[in-house]
Amino acid sequence: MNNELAFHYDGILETELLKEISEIGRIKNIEAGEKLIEIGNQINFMPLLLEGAIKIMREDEKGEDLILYYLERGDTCALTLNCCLGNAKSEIRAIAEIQTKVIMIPINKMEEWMGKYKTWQNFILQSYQSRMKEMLEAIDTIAFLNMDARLLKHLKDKAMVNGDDVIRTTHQELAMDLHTSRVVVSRLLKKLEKENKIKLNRNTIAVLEL
DNA sequence: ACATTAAGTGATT
DNA sequence: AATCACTTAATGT
Repeated sequence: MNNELAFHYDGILETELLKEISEIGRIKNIEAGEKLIEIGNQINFMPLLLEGAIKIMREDEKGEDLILYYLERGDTCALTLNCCLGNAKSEIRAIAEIQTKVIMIPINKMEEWMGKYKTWQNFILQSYQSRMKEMLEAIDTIAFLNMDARLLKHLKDKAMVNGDDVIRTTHQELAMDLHTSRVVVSRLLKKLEKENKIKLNRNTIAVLEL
């Protein structure tokens, strides 16, 4: 049986099920920046996160990105579940934020397990619920928060999933995540620095208030 | 030393 | 908050 799987999901999923997962699931290592799911893709597998973090993005008509949320260890993508059950195509894009390890489960199995294992049912329902909550949070930040609060939240999220309060990125990349322009990001970052919330350097941003 | 890329800034809409 | 136009600073060759 796979050690990491047992370690992260012991107590959540029953032993029998964990055994089945490690037999059937295929371990996949994803490099930082590598695309896992593209918009319009047919979803045949459901990823279960063992290690790392995945950025879930939505795209507008012009092909411009907007981050929805991060997926971390122990998470699975509710939108993937949605696609699987309805046999629909992906509405989102998933990109590995850092070096990530997932276990891929064929969708026919996840249906079978729904009836077979109570813990699986709970797990799916719970992750559905927590993804929904994060989606609402994302909506809130877009609709009700001004750009500087959005930016700060994103920096904190990024620091969290990377497990480091020093973020290696450019203003341009942040602008793309938040769907704004680089100039705006630069100005807001400057403001946040003056408020002693962050520390700026070329290619790195240190988040002071976590 | 030069070119390239990242970041800072004023002015305009 | 977006865009333009320009400057300044850091980094690579």
